[in-house]
Amino acid sequence: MDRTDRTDPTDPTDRFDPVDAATFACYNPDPCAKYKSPSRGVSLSQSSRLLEGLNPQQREAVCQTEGPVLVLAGAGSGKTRVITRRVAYLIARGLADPGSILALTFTNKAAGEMRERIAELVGRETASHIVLSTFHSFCLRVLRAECEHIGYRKNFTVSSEGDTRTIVRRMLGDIADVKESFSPDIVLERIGMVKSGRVNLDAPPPADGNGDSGAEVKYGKWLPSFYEQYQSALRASNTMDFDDLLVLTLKLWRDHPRILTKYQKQFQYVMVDEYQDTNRIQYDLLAALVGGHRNLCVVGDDDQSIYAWRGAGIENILDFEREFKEARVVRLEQNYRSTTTILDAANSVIVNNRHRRPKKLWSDLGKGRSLDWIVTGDDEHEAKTVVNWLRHILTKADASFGDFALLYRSNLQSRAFEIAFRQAGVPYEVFGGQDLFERSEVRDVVAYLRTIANPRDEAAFLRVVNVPRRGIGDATLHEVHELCRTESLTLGKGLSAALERGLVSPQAESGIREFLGILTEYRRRFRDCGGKLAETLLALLERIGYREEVARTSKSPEQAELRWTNVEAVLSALVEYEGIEKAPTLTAFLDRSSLDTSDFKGRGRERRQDAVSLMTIHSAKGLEFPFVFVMGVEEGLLPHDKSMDEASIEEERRLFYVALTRGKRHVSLFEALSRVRHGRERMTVTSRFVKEIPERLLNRNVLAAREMVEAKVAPPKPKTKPSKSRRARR
DNA sequence: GAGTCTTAATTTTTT
DNA sequence: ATTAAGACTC
Repeated sequence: MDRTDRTDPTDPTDRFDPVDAATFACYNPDPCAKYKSPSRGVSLSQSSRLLEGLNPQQREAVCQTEGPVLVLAGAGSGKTRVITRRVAYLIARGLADPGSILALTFTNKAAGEMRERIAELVGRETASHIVLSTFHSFCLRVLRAECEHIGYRKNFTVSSEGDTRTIVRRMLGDIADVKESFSPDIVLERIGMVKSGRVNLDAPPPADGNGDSGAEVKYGKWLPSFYEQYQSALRASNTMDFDDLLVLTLKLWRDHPRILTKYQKQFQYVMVDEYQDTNRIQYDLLAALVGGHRNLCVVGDDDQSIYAWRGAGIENILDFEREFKEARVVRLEQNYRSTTTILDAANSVIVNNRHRRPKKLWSDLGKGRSLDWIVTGDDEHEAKTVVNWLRHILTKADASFGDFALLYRSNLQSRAFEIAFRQAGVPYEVFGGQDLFERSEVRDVVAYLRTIANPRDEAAFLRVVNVPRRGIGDATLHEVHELCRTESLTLGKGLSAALERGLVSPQAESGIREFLGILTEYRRRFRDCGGKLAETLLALLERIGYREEVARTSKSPEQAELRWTNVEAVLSALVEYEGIEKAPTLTAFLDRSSLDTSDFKGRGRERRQDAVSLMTIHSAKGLEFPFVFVMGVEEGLLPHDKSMDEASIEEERRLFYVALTRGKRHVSLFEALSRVRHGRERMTVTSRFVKEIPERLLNRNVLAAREMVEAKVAPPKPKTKPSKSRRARR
């Protein structure tokens, strides 16, 4: 079928029902405005003012200060307001010192925003004493102070994900006697499952009968050994991975009850945001920490749990009262964000999940316009239609580009829209994508810093030992590594020992001397630089000729320039860090940057002012937009092919639910009848989730050519006979 | 030890 | 189609 047959020749927007400007405009854009609180500090006598503008449920959540409390906070129900007011209330009523309150979030961004909003209530000075951080930062803080109790040195470093992959790859390479091959990523995933408490090493779950149980068994069998080896590799490197921060803190507390008691006494009130995203270990940490007073308030929404695949245990929120029997449960169901139409649609989708706590969001923001379900011919047609539809709404509804978000399941989908928007001159911004921290040039620089800070960090050492090229290859390193293992030396020491004993090839010799010289010199310089870290790093980069190295390994001068900008981002992050820290140290800078990459994000590329947002549904969690377009509502995409088993389908449904509830004024759903995936073109099937929305809430707009629609109704016989079981091969 | 070719796989990513 | 990792060759 020819491409032109698939799209209607007329302007697609002509086929839409005219958008009713009145319904689009019916909506009060800032319903919370009247609840804005005074920005002055609140005294004890004013504590009741903290309850102003809260609905009865929100008020209950704030006032129930003692004992375990579970706040089930639906999308857009004023969750952050409850947490911030609750913290301020604790302080204003004199129940807690700021320093005895611990508030945990999942992202640094959330922590920052929360501190900001608490500062508005209690003042900046008071707010600065509250311990408000991510789980990981909190644990790192504990471990920096106490790590020697569990056999780590004070200068331990935190391995990035890239480092851990290198470690596993090397480890797998070392087991030469094994015929079977293993994927480092899968091994790492399994290790992560152990660390987040999903898999018990001693009793691995029996392989579930589906699909590839051969691989299951294979990995299951080797997991204990891999886990053991991986952990000892990290330990020998005096490094921890992200999960270790949590696991080792728990271990520390369990092995040293007196240390735990110290923290229990310090933190009288503990609060957790996004509780649906906690995993088993995080639950264990919380349970240990609040063991005495049990003043734990958790806030979350099981319907928005979309990170189970990363270890989040939805059971934590479902079973809260089983673990904390005396718990008070508060439901926040009034939504301050969306039209009732959007909420009705979202509610009718999510009720199909079995594993959830019943909830029903409502709002008094008016009905608004029905959801538009827009059916296009193929990917290309879809991209064009998005542009037209967006412009159409833009003119009819008094909106600006920044009011729109395109949400999709997978990053792969973004490309077509980028092209279409660029062509049409629509300003847009793509969120997500590769983290600056994972760029190879940034990893190089950070690895240099890590080797300097922690001489035992093998992954870092190995990354930079031959960057730029010094003629030190795998052969030499294998030799040295062997030596290090038998004589338990650091790689640096091993290298110099090998040099002395003449174990290395002549061409490697001078390179080794060079590298060892640099390490010695710069370890000293960083120690004695008196806080001038950035200056010292710059000197190091010049010394090794890193700029030339970047140029040499880049494909074009433009690319070299760009990559050097990334290196400069590290330098400027370092300068910035020196500015805020009284006594800057390399270790502290590395801690910051390994747990919080926001210092590096958005740098170099400035944010567009008024632009359409393009992002995955996952990254849209917590955000809201007046107009939301959910792209590719098709079986295989949403829900995704890889998530078709029962439990995953529920998570995919939550994902769709999250997408819908991002919308304030209007939601559009896009479906293409045919789509190119993995280079092949296929007819699509409408997502089951769209069918869960009652018809009265949907306008179906078919823009694909009639031939396409008919082809879809009665699909042409495929040329190859559909073999009896065309089961997807894994 | 470094560059080139082939093969295989293709979700989501708070720290 | 695209891309990344691993094998293979110079």
